[in-house]
Amino acid sequence: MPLDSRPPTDPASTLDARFRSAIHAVSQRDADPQIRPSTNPAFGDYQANAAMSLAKETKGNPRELAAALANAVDLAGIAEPPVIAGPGFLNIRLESSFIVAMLAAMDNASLGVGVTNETHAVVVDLCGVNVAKQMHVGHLRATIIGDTIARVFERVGRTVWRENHLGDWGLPIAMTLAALRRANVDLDQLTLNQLNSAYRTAQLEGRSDEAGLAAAYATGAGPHRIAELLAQQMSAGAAIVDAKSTLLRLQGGDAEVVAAWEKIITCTMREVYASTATLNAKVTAEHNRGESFFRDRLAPVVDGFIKAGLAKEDQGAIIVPFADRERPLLIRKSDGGFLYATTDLAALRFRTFDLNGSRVIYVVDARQRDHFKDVFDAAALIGWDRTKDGEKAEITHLGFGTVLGKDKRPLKTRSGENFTLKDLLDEAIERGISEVTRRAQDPNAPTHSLSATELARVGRAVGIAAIKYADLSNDLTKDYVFDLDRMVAFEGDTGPYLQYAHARIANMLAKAKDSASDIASANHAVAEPAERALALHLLRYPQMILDVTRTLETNRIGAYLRTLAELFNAFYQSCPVLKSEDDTLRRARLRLCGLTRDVLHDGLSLYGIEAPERM
RNA sequence: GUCCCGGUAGCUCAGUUGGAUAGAGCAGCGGCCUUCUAAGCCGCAGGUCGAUGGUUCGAAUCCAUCCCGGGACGCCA
Repeated sequence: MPLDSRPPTDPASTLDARFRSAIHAVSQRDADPQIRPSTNPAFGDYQANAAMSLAKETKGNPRELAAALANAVDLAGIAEPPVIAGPGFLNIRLESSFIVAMLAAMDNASLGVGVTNETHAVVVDLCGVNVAKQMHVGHLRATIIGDTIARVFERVGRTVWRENHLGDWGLPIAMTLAALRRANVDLDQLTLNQLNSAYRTAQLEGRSDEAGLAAAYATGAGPHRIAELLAQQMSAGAAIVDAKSTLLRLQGGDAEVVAAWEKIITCTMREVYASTATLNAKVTAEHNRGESFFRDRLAPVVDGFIKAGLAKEDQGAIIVPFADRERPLLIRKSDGGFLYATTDLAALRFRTFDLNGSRVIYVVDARQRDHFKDVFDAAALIGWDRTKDGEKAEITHLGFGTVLGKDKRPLKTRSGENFTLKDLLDEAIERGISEVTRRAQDPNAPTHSLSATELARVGRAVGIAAIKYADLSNDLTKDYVFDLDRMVAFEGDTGPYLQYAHARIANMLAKAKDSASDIASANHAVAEPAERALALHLLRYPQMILDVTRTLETNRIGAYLRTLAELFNAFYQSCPVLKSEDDTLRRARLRLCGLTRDVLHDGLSLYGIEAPERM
């Protein structure tokens, strides 16, 4: 099934097809019927908005056209005859039997989500950690957003490559290695804190860039950039000489330096994997493909651009100029060294060609927007935006906003350091565990019988859900204020709210005396308004996922699930399930509950959020 | 200076790509538990959608010009 085809269990798919033929019959046009869920339940379940825009094109009367469509459309067994309203809206109320049939069709392991026959891979650049640096809140976003994007594509059957493009090569790493050696640190006992402080020391000691400063003046760079370079100039030292010789030894494969290099990578990644595991993000050693992987592909990148006549020398550096803008892309420094743009070009070519990716998604800080635009445009110039079999790849920079503190400035600790991810996760988990434990004191709580270990497991899941949901359910491109108190309040629009709805259903289903086969053979309950609203929303799940594969807007998942949980809670309030004496009604409601539970569970899994059975 | 991204309720944010009366959650006020889990539900109050003009049956959404905030702008990544 192609990815752009409509889910067969979604009523909007059927309505779209029927109205499309009606439009063709009436006007000989192939136009979008503009089927939308009704804005108000009083209007019906769906509305077709095509009459207005179609009338504009044909210079006809919108209400007359709407009437003609209502007359021409065949909705037998699907919906009642459409009702014309306002300037030309067509309001549609579905037959209950049709809703029940669609629910039955999606109520299986697939949940109505089809598997694509697209065989090209999806490549997701995520996490993006640097060796010798602790993960901070920026890495939180790159990791969990990337993981969610990957999960969504996996859900529709795509082959997905998670690429952790870690910064494990080049002068910064060599400077750190040199600093560690000068400090006589035993690398076998190395802690990440030691490593991190060595990295910062090395950065301070080694910053100097005369060529850069000269070029900055010559090209009229911004004052900010020049001030930055001047500050670096102040602290030039012998450290840079030491670092450069270390870099040469590393590049030359010197056994001693390479061994030290591997040790600092191991040290860094130990904590990275601990954090990704805590976050329930699938980022492990198998996803590592850092800068060092591309080290032998950098010179060929530059050669390739030169041979293609796309690059030229400028002030000793090699640049790729663009026709539509002043700013060129620098791919080799005047001292012969390569830059991150060079590595990114090598990596992009690897992703489209070697990994055969027709969709390449970079989950990286939005501030790198211009950089990626340049890299993508340069790749397009030379034709590296094509898969192995020549298909044009869709390459996207999914730039996320900055995490801010309550003061609206980038999040820092009291002392001005970046917030480490670990501290943040530890605090969220602690809050989750204490909250779950507190509630378990109540003898009537479903969690009362759980052991401390089990409570800790649930509390952990709750705390992590709070953080992940708060991040993933916002517009990714915007900055957001990180307020842990608000996130772990567990009331209102939160991850735990969704988990709670799920746990209620799971607990109810566990208590049900009806056999699984009795429930499975019942028709889903749709008679009551609360049931019907819940049912209609369940049917939109597959289309929601397809929308996310197109837009990469992970907040749509959160919005969908929140509405689902709200509709379920409203249903739960007004429609007794286990208390229903009538066997048919009870089983019908249990079946609706079961499907809701499955969709909630599946949806939460796209966020990598656990759904405990009790909480 | 050039370019990019934002501005929606007191606060934090949605708004299904131009549709009907702009929605949630916090915070505030008022109801609902001898419990199918109150981490919930129902109600009240809260808005010149940054500003002005334009496009049209119809604009928070599209176009233009301003205002405010943030970011990027050649040898760091």
